Parts: sequence; structure tokens; C-alpha cells
Amino acid sequence: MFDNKFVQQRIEKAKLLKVAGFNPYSNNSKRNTTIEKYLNVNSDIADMEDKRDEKRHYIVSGRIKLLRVMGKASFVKIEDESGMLQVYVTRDNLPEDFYNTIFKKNIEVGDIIEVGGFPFVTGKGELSLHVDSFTILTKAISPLPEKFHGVTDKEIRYRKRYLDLIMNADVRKTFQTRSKVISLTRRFFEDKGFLEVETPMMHPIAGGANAKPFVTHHNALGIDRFLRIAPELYLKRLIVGGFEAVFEINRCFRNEGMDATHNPEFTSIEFYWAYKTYKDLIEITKEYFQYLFEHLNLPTQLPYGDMVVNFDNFIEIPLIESLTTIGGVPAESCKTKESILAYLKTQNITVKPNLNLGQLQGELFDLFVEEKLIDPTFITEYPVEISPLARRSDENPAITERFELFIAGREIANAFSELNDPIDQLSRFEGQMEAKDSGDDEAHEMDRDFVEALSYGMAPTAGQGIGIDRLVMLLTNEHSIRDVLLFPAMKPIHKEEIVEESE
RNA sequence: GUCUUGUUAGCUCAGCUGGUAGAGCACGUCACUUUUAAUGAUGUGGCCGAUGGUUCGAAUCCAUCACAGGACACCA
Repeated sequence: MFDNKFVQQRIEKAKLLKVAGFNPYSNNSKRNTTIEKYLNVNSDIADMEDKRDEKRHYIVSGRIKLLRVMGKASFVKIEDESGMLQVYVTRDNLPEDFYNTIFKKNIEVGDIIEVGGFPFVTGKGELSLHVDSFTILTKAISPLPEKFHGVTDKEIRYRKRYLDLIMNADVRKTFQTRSKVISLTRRFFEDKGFLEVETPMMHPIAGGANAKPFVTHHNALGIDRFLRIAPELYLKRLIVGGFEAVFEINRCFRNEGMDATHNPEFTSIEFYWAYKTYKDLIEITKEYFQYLFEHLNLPTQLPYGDMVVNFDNFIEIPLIESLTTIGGVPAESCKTKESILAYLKTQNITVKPNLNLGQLQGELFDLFVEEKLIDPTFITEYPVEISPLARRSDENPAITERFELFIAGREIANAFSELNDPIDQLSRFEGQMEAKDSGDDEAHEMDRDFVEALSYGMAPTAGQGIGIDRLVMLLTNEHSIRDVLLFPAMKPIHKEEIVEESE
């Protein structure tokens, strides 16, 4: 480590600084303003006659991003979290020899410094800081990436996110937006009277969704636990317990493939609302989006890639209807197993054998409809076979009171009136067990403890889950989930690491 | 998991049909007190992702592997 020539050079400079009495890792910061505040407070300097006010004095800190030395004067661009500032450093305004022997020789791009001085506007019209005191706070011994192109290699950007954040201001912006989305989401539901709760991340049975879990082991108890694939069943137990509106924002884990929209750990919000139905969820979802757009200052005609998503146009359509009106599948080809299979054959599409009617309708939807849903669309009335936790429709027992929300061709939310009939829930689980036995390894697990909870009576409830990562992707116009996760999952670079981890 | 593209200096990238490696930025040295990716001069910097093969000779051709990007499959 640190055998690179440039790193060695910089380590040498850090030593020289120390010898000269300047701690290269000082924590003696006297900063009294941020760059953003400095620029705001001194915006009046430009209107002054001599374009300076030597009576004002500020101390700002930041990382050197650009350094232009011109003999006895230098321009340095420093950046803190709030912004970028040009500071003007001259030999004659610093202690004897400091400029020549310390600043010019041992200070370079990447170092974190603190400077004091007065505001002035340069000949080219840039509000800057005229430096009269200069402190090195932190010496960077590794050089930063190239100042103009920065770091673009995706592998470096994901593995060394800190470098990405140093070099790319828009990346910082994306993660600030992500943080705001989560904060606004929390505030939105709290303001509606929802209670934020925390339920287990390690489950004895991985339930609440159809997905493969990660397994871990509890040594003291000598038992395996599953990292949760969804918090659903625990949140519903809380509704049984008498809480009437709860939500949880946290991580879920699914042991499946990784791609532009899937990371093994991802963040969701799930909320459950007693004495409500999925119809109420449609309304609160529209309100939620309105709230987000308002507080994030986003246009309701939201650009996403080469699409424009119209958030003034929420659409609601039953799944079966969407197959025909949006997917272009003839209506008579959607109603029975045989007709669907025959239609798929004409389209040269093969699907897994032994699918039931509901599953086949789900296939048709995935194949012909999903990617066409650009404006926010609530797809309702899902077949009961693919909705093991949703309440049946009173009018039609083959379908459930459920919707999924699609935006820009992608699923953003899943919601339904909750199944609260314990006998029905038990038989749905049994149906899932049959599916599992006949080869569907993603069928829902049996959870008798949950059925027992329902047996004490769960008030009629509606519940919804929203994928926060995909939502943030949509709102920040990012097209890979890795670009909205600070530290996305990556394979280890060295084989040895895999061996260690498996031991 | 399959297909496909990539991996060359700290970073961004050239390197043709094989002949022992090149630029810009950064860094060193020199000049320069209002620059904006400052400028001019000059210099240092490389196990060409790894391992095998073909060849007199491989960054370049072939194979395998690793990692990454993209697409597909899987995945509500």
C-alpha cells in the first residue's frame, strides 16, 4: 500500500509540513461560515465601487479542487458541502516565506485547507476571498482524479463512492434528493397520523412476498434465520394488536439476480391503514406524489430518459381490461387457460408449464402491458392466484381488491385491501405450499403464527408497499439502481475474499 | 445463468493488418501578483486485468479465468 510514486511524493510533503510546524492532520478548525453563506452574504460586493470590503472577515474551509499558481499570487478553488469558492492567495498577505516554502511547495489539489480573509470581486467578476490567513487541515496523500473529466469509470464510482462524491456534484445532488424523499415520506405519513415502527429484520419464516431469502445463523439458539424479504406480516400483526395506522421504512433483502432495477438489499416503505380499502390507498398515493412533487420542486411533466411522465394524468384500469386495451391481446384470449396458451403460441412465446389462469394472466400483463405504462397507472383487480395476501373482491371471488402502480414502465407500488379472514388465509397458504411442492420455489411460505394472529381478528385494513429506490430513480432521472444507492452491491475484486466469506 | 462489450500511467483516453508504449490532466523543476480546465519551457511516471498458448517476436491473435458495463433470463 502507498507504494505509488505520486502517493510517496505526497507523504513526503506531509512530513515536510510537520517538520515546519504545520500539522498535516490538524483538527483546529476555526471555520465561521460555509461557502454558500459566504457567497450569499457578500453578494453585495459586486455593487460596491472598489468591489471589496476589507472590514469584513470570514474563515472558510474546504477541499482544494483547482489550483492556479501565477508567481507571487495564486487562485485556489475550494469546495465544501455547500458549494465552491475561489480564494486569492498572495505572497505579501501571508507570513514571511509561508507562500514560497509552504504553500507553493507542499499544498496541492485534494488537500483540505482553511483560509481567512475579506470578500472582493475579481476583474473577471467572480466573488472571491482575499486570503490573509492560511491553515492546512488535512493532507490528502492520494491524488484526486483528473480535474476536467473527473472519474467516470462506473466500477471506480461504485466501489470508491467517496471519490465519486468528491468529483461529481450531481451525484451528491442525487443522494441529497434521496434523503429528502425519505424524509418527506416520513413526514407525510406522520402528518396523516401513522406511527413509525420497527419490526424484525431476521425472520424465522421469510414471508410477505414471493422471493428467495438470505439465510443467516443464530449461534446461541442454534437456528437459521432469514433476512426479511418484506415486513408485511409483522406490520399486520400490529394492526391485530390495535394500532390503526403504521408504517416502516427500511431495508428488505432478496437473494436474487442483480441488474439495473434489482439490488440484493433495497429500501421500501410499507404502510397499513385500518378501516380503509385499496380505494383509499389510490387516493392517498395520488396525494403522496403531489406532496413529493411540491416539496421537491419537480415539474408534473417529469422527464425520465427519453420519456415524459405526466403526473397530472393518473390512470386506473383493471388488469384484465389492460391486457386488451393497452396490451392489444384479444379479449377472448385472456379468459381461459387454453385461450391464453393458444394466443402465446401464436406469438411464439413459451412459458413455464402448469401455470394456472391467474398466473397466465400475470404473464400476459408482464409481456404485453407493463412496459407501455408510462403515465402513473393503477392496475387493479389482480387474480387471486397471484395475490396470496390480498382480500377477495366481494363481487368476484376470482379477483382481489388490489392494485399495483406503474410509472415509466416500472412497478413502483403494490397495495391491497388485506385479507383478514384467517380461514381463507390458511387455505391460500396451503395453495402456495402446493405450488411449492410442484416446483415453484418462490411460492409463499406457510406462516401459521400469522394465521393465528389473524384468528384474533384484524380490523379491515388496506396496506401498501412502495419501492423507495425505484421511486428515487424516477425522481432523479437515474436509470440504474446503483446510481441511487450509496454503496451498491459489488462482487469482491479478489478471489481470496470469497473464500474467507464462505468459511 | 446466457449473450455481448470493455479492462493500457493516479485520472480521461490513443495505440491500424503482431516488431519491446503514447497524449492530455496530475506530479517534479523553472518563469509569471486578477486567473477561470490559467499559460510557457522542461522532466519523472507503465508487469498494457490474470494465467496459459500460437509466433523468431504479443498490449495487439487464440483459450481460460477475474472484475465491470449493457442486453436477455430469473425476479411482483
